[in-house]
Amino acid sequence: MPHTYEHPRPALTVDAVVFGFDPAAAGGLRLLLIRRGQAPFKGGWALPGGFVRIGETLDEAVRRELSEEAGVDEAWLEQFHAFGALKRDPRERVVSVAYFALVRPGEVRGGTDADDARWFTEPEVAAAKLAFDHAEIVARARESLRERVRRRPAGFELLPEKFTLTEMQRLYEAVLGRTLDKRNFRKKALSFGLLIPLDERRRHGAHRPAQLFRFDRRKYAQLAKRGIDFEV
Amino acid sequence: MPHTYEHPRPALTVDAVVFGFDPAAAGGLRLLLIRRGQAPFKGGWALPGGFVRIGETLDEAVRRELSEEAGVDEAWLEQFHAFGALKRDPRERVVSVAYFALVRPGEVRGGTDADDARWFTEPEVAAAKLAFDHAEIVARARESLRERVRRRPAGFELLPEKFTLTEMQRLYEAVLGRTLDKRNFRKKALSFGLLIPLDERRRHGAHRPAQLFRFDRRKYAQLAKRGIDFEV
DNA sequence: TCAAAAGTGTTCTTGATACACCCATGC
DNA sequence: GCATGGGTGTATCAAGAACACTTTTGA
Repeated sequence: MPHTYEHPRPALTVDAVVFGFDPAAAGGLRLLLIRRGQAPFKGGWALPGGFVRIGETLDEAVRRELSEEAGVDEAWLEQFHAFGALKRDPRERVVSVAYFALVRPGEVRGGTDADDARWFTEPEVAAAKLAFDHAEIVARARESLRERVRRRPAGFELLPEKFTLTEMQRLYEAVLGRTLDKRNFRKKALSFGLLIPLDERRRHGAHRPAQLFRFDRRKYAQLAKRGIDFEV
Repeated sequence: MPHTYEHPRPALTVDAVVFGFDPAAAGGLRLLLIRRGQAPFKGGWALPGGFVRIGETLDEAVRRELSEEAGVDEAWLEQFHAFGALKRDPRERVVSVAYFALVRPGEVRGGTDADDARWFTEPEVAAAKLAFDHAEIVARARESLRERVRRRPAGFELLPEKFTLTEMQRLYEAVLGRTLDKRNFRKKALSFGLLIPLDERRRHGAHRPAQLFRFDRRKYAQLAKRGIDFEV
């Protein structure tokens, strides 16, 4: 079949729900949103994303958009759903393939505290009235992330290279939306044998300093290959 | 932004991996494939699917294609992944949103034993050398179905309205790819309280006749709303 | 010496697994 | 009466949930 335009075609975009986690600031996951420069929804907040070019894969398109629009060059990406409602973009018919992205907030290039790209807490997101159907996309991304995290240790893409077990627990609590028992969590977290204790401790304030760990990527890759389950 | 063609756009299709299960014929799930009438891959076997029209959602597009190409008017559909590799279609750039579909083989309109649409067993699929990247799509669909079935009782879309516990067990064994213990399976299957025993029994051959059940959709909808887990 | 976060074990309950025999039927 | 698939119960083990106090530090 030749490349014809006998029928008009839906346009194809990608959108990214960028999650970040700051272990210092309590209070859950944060979301990276960008301010729209044009109508529709001019001045409103939206997910980074844009049209898929003819010479790039979906993954490449998201990475490019994340870099261009949000200053994010390193991210763990996972596609979770395609959104195809008829009127989701008032201008024309657009189908969007949505990804969630996990980034360490520190790794975002400048501009993210600027006027056109900013981290939002969950209540801020709720108050922000996102453009298009982006609120729905975010809701679904949260759900996918939750399911994802129950099956494999995904959260390490959100934690700094060195982290404490308390930080890790806070992250899991934020993703799962409920508190976890400290002792049970530590037992389980260590039981996988994927956390390497470091010779360092983190001290901040007048407390007992916490043991630092890093994630054993090598060992995880081996286990994942054999299809191990990581229910948390 | 007006409807411009300043950049060429990837085309958008949907494809469906149609699973069927015949409780009588032992031997796992079957897949509905259609024979291609044109190049490329003319005469080869492929998934039902096609271009998304400008005035229909993704779900509507799959349903239309399933009806037109495969004679399937009733199916449980679930979107599982979008495939966007550059050369997946040799003619032009095509991104495809893939669904898996669960149907009762009996509910397929004629023509499915005809020349251009047929049920394939798993080994037949493996031998058939599917068109495009459809083998990859099928592999991923199997995986998604397996994960899906572990979380909620999805299989009832594959079983006849009235079924025996042995049939249900066969289905789960086919989906999960391993044998299950009969007593443990029955215990668990009944423990959810979603199976309604009927006053009928099925007799076939010189055996004790089996109790028939039907699925309690109403009750399931209530439980699902409250977010109950259905790990099998 | 006090405040604040880090760290640690045990009991109980629940669900998963393993396993072997009798039952009802048609031929 | 026998072959065939239908149907049932219990004991063991592993994992999850609940739960409270001591330790280390800096101020």
